[in-house]
Amino acid sequence: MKEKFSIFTAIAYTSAKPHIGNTYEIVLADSIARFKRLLGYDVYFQTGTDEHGEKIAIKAKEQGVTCQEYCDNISQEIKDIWDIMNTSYDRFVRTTDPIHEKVVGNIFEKLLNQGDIYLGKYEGLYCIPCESFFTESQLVDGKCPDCGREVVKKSEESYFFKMSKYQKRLEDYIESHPEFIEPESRKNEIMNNFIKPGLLDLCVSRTSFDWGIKVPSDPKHVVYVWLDALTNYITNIGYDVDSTKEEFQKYWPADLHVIGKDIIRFHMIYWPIFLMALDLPLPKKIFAHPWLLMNEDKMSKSKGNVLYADDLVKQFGVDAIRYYVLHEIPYGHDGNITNELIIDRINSDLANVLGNLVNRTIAMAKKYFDGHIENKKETDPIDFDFIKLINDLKTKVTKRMDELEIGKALDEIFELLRRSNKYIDETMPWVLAKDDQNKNRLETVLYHLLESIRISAIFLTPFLPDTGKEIQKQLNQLDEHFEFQESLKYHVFDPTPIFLRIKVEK
RNA sequence: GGCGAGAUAGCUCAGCUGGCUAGAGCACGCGGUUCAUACCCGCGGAGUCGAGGGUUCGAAUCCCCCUCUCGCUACCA
Repeated sequence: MKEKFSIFTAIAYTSAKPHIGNTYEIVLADSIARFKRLLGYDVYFQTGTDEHGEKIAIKAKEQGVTCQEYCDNISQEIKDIWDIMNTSYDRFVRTTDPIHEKVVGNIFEKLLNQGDIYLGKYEGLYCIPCESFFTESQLVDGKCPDCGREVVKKSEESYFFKMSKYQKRLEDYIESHPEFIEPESRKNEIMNNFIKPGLLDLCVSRTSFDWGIKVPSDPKHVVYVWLDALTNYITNIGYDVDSTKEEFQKYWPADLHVIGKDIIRFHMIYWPIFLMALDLPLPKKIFAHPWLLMNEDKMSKSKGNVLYADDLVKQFGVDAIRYYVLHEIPYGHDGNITNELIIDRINSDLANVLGNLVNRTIAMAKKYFDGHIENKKETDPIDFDFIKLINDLKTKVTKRMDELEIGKALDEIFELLRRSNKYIDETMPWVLAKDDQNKNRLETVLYHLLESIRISAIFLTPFLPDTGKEIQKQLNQLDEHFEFQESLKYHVFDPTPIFLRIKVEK
């Protein structure tokens, strides 16, 4: 039986169209999901949208539509972008899905009945005109950060979750599972800032707005954000408080949660504790990825420095953008994006190294052998090192993927591509072609190159799905072995450039 | 303020538990080549490895201190 691998992105909040930075997460998760499928895992890959809350209600009102209509629109827009990015999720969930709403209600009641949730009072500093609560630290000069007016103490009836009850268990769990949170620095932040000083109980209901899931036993309350949002990971795959479906048993716990570094607190504290309260296993790993900065600056609408995935794809193509974000955002810290940097990567990596290699190799196969290439096995010592590199690719890429070093996994493939270009210079096929006595040697060299490209294309597929397929098509070779094959028969046709260089006007 | 991360070639970064002349990619310069998308291959660069002190036969790598940058510091998500 296939080993399972379940991967979940955070669900995107439907407050606005996601920019390329927000879109990075789904592409990142997609490359991991596709890679695991390539290795033969039974993969489940889930994403979706988070749709409740006061902010949504306000936006919907501004647009003069119902909350549901508003969410339908944005959720669809998000889904469209995920599709434009060619991401291979198995399920797109929404917190407004009836099954989710029902199970969240059940979870709330269960936690209430077992005493983990209690009715209390939320006390905070309130700005009356803005109708918002703020914490001490959010205030600007002791006044409302939005409008600058005085705030008053106000309390509101709310349900709370007893975080403190599970604090020790969570702390022990994190200490004894060093692989649980990556990168480690994020773990330190949460441990030192929140868990060790002592957890505050979490407010899990609101009465000040009603766009949310009603608490079944007390419908003037709606379930507040995180108990609603985080549970998406289990409600849609068949968890309920008194029964679970086969799909849930198969795919839970998650092997990997891919989330932004901004919401690690919720995934590292609240989510594990909710699961403990429900007596469910915790996800095996939570990866808090960094951000994509626009010219070293955080993207925001108000700054006007926002890049959107769909615009970029129109301009550069989906695989170029996938390559850019996957390659340029390192594991531990923010990456940077500008048009110039994208063009730079397309030209030097995709067009020069990859595209040109494919093009020149196929062109030679066509020119010297009318496209028919077999392994004549007229080898030279110079070949061994090259073939070894081809056969090492799987191990190297797998290691990098296991480390969640996606950019470095791509580098491993490009190292082989560069080596292949070098191999051409070392063997000089155009010289061999001048003498018929070298015919078998020439064909052997081209065979080696075709094998290198074939295997590179296979490993490129998780990251650049269309490109991987296009190369396979041009090679006219669908063999799927990860290692160098001794006796494939190639019959290639005229090559077509896969990435064109982009000329920059200055 | 507290906690955490970082400061290495023009740019983006590798350099785990200290050890041959500090590396890669890009950019730049020179040379080679022509199968190929003016591509590819080779060679090169005066980098005080943020500053200072210490440990050691030996430190970018360990310790101390300083400077600077960034992240987190609870109910917006």
